[in-house]
Amino acid sequence: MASPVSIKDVATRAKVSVGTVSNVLNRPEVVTPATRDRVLSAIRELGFVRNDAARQLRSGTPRAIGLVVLDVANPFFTDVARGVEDTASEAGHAVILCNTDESAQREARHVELLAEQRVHGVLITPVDPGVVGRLRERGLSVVLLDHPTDEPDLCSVAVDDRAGGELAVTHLLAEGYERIVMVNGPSHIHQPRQRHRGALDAVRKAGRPAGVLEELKVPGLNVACGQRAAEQLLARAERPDAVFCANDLLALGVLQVFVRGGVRVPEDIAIVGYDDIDFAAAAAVPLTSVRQPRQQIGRTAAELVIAETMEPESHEHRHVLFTPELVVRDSSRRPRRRRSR
Amino acid sequence: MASPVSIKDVATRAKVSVGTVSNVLNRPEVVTPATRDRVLSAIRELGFVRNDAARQLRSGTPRAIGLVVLDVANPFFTDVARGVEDTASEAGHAVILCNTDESAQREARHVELLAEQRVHGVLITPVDPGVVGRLRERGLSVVLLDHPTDEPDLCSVAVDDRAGGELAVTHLLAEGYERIVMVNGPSHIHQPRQRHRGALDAVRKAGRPAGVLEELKVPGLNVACGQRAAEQLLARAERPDAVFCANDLLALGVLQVFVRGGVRVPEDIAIVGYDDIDFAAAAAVPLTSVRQPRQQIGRTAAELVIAETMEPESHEHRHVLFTPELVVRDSSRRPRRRRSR
DNA sequence: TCCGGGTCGTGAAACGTTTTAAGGCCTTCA
DNA sequence: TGAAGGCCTTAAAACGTTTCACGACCCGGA
Repeated sequence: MASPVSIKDVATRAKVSVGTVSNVLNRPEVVTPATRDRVLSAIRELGFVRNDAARQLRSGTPRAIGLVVLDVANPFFTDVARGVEDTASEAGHAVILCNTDESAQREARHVELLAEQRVHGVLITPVDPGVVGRLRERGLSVVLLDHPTDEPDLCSVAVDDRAGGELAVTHLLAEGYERIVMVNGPSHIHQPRQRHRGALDAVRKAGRPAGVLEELKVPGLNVACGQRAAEQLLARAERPDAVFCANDLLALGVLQVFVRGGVRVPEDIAIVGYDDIDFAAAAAVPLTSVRQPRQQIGRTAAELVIAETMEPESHEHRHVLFTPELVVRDSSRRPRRRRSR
Repeated sequence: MASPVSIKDVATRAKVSVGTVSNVLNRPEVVTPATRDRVLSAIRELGFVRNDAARQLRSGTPRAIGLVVLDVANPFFTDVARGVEDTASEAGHAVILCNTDESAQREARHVELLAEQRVHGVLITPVDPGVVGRLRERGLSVVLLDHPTDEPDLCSVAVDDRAGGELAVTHLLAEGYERIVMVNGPSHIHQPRQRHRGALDAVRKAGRPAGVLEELKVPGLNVACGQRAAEQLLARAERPDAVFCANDLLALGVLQVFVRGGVRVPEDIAIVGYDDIDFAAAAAVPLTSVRQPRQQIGRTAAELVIAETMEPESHEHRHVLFTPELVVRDSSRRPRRRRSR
C-alpha cells in the first residue's frame, strides 16, 4: 500500500546503478538518451517517488519555507499567504503555514517545528521580538512581514502606513471636507499610530489648522467598535462632515449605523476606510479605501527569502516599503448637489 | 552561521553515545536522571535542533499534512485552513498549504510535491477527480473536503447543502413570503445544485405550490453577478417579495442595488444569503444567512487524517456531513408594520 | 597495434537520525 | 565468592538519497 519503492528498486529494474538513477533525476544531460529512457520507464512502471527527506538529508537543501502570521483568517494575511504560496510554488517550494494568534507561546512552538523541518527560511510577523534573533542563530533566513525595521542584517517587507494615512486625509481635504474625525485603533499597535501620523502630515501640508482633524480612539479594529464610534458621533451636537477609519471593518460599522440612522453618505458625512477589503466595494455605499498591495507583499517576501537562501553570501538585505494607493468610491465623493450650492 | 550541530556533537560534549542522546529525546524515562541532565545541558549549550529529515528517513513517520484547496483567499477555505492548522499544530504536525485555483495542472504539481515530502496525509478539494486515486496509490491518506462522496475507502467532510437550502426557504415561507426568487450559481457546480434542491424540498414540505419558488441562474458566485440579478428583478413588472441567494457575495450585490434603488429590505423584499461571511452581519441591513461550521470542518478533517495515519489498520473511514444553521437577521424578518396589516 | 582522451556508468561514502542486540556494571542473594 | 538478574549504555546497522573519485569502454590518430 505504502510506497516502499526506492531508487534502488528502480536501479535494479533498469539494470543500472543507483548513481545513474540519481543522475537521470538531477542531471539528465549527463546520461545517454537510451539509458535515460530505460530509467524513466522503470520509474513510471514502479510508480517511484523521490523521498525528499533523504534528499534533503544528503544535499542539505530543504524545499520548504515557513510562513508565520498572526491569523490567516485576517484578510490581510490571507492575501499575503496567497502571494507567498504562488511564488514559492513556482520555485518548487512548499509553504508551511503557522498561525500564532498573537501568542508568544504558540509562536515559539511553531518556530521550533520550522527549525526542525530545516525550512529554507521564514516569513514572519513576530509576536515576541526575540524570536527573530533565535531564528537567525539557527541559521535560518528571516524576512519580516508588515513589521518595519531598520535592522541591517535581515530583509523586511511592509507598507507605508504613514503615507496611507496622508493619502486618505489629503483626499478628504481636497474634496472640501473640513471637520474630519479619524476613528483610530489603539496606539500601542504600530499601524494605527502611523496612519494617524500620516493624517496629521496631510493637514499640515495642506496648510490647514490642526483643528480640522480630530482623533477618536476605539479599543479594537472591528465592526462593533465602528458602530459604537458612529453612535457617539451621531449623538453630538456638531457632527463631523467626514470620517476616516483606521480600517475597513471600522468603516463598515460606521456606515451601517449611518445608513440606519438616516445619515446620507457622502452628502451628510463622507467615509474613508483602510485596507480595501473585498466588501468595501460591495457596501451599501461603495467605500473609498486605502489599498495595500497584499498579494504583492507576499510575493516579494517569498522572493526575498528564496533569493537569500540561494545566495547566502552575495545577498544584500533589503527593506521593501510599498506605497499604498487610494481607491476613491462613492462614500467620499463630494456630491455635485452640494458642490454647486 | 548555519546549524551544523548534530546529535553526535551533543553526544561528544555530554560524554555519552549518540544512542543515549536519541533516547533522551524520544524516551526520556529509560535514561538515568543524571545523564539525562547532562545531555540536556549539552543540547542547550550547543543549541542543537533535531533534523527532522533524518528523523523521518529513519523512522518513516512524517510530521506534516498537506492541505490542497481551490483558493485560501476564499473565506470558506480561509476558515477551514484555520481549523486544520489549529488541530494539526496541537498534534505537532506542520501544514503545507497549496492553492490550485481550480487548475488541474497546478493541482498535479502540488500533489507531486506533497508526495515527495512524504506527508502524513492530504486534505483536498479535488479539481481533477483522478487525483485522489493517484494519491491513494502512493499510500497517502486522503480526506475529501467539501466534496461529498460515497466511496467507502476514504474519509470525507462536507456540509449538507441541501439541508441548508431547505432551512433558508422554510424560514422565508414561515415568515409569510410568497414570491421567492432563488438567485443561484451555475448548476454544474455541486453546491448551488444541492442548495436549490433543498429549496424545492422546503416548498414541497410546506405544502405550497411549486410556483412560489423561481430559480434565476447567474454565471458566477460574486458581487457583480448579484448586482446584475437585482437589476433584472427590479425591472420586472411583478417583483418578488423575497430573494434567496446561493451565497453571501451574491446577496451583498443584490442588497447594494436594492438599497440604492430605494427598495426597502425587508419591507419590500427580503433577502437571505448563504455562508454567513463576516460581512453579512455588517451589511447596511444585517443579512440573514446560512452558516456553515467552517473551522469545525477543518478541525474534523485534520483529526480524521491524523487518526487514519496513526492507526492505518483499524481505521474506519467516515463521511462526516455537518448540518448548517440559519442565522436570522434583519434582512428577512417580517416587519411588524406589515404583519399587522 | 598501441595510446590518449573523452564519454558514461559505477560503487561507496556520507548525511543525521532511530533502533536493536549486545555488553558492562551493580546489586542482591545463595 | 560466585552467579543471576536488572538497569543503563553502547556500537553498529539501517533509512534513501546525492556526490565524487574512479574505471570501463569506445573512437580516432599515430
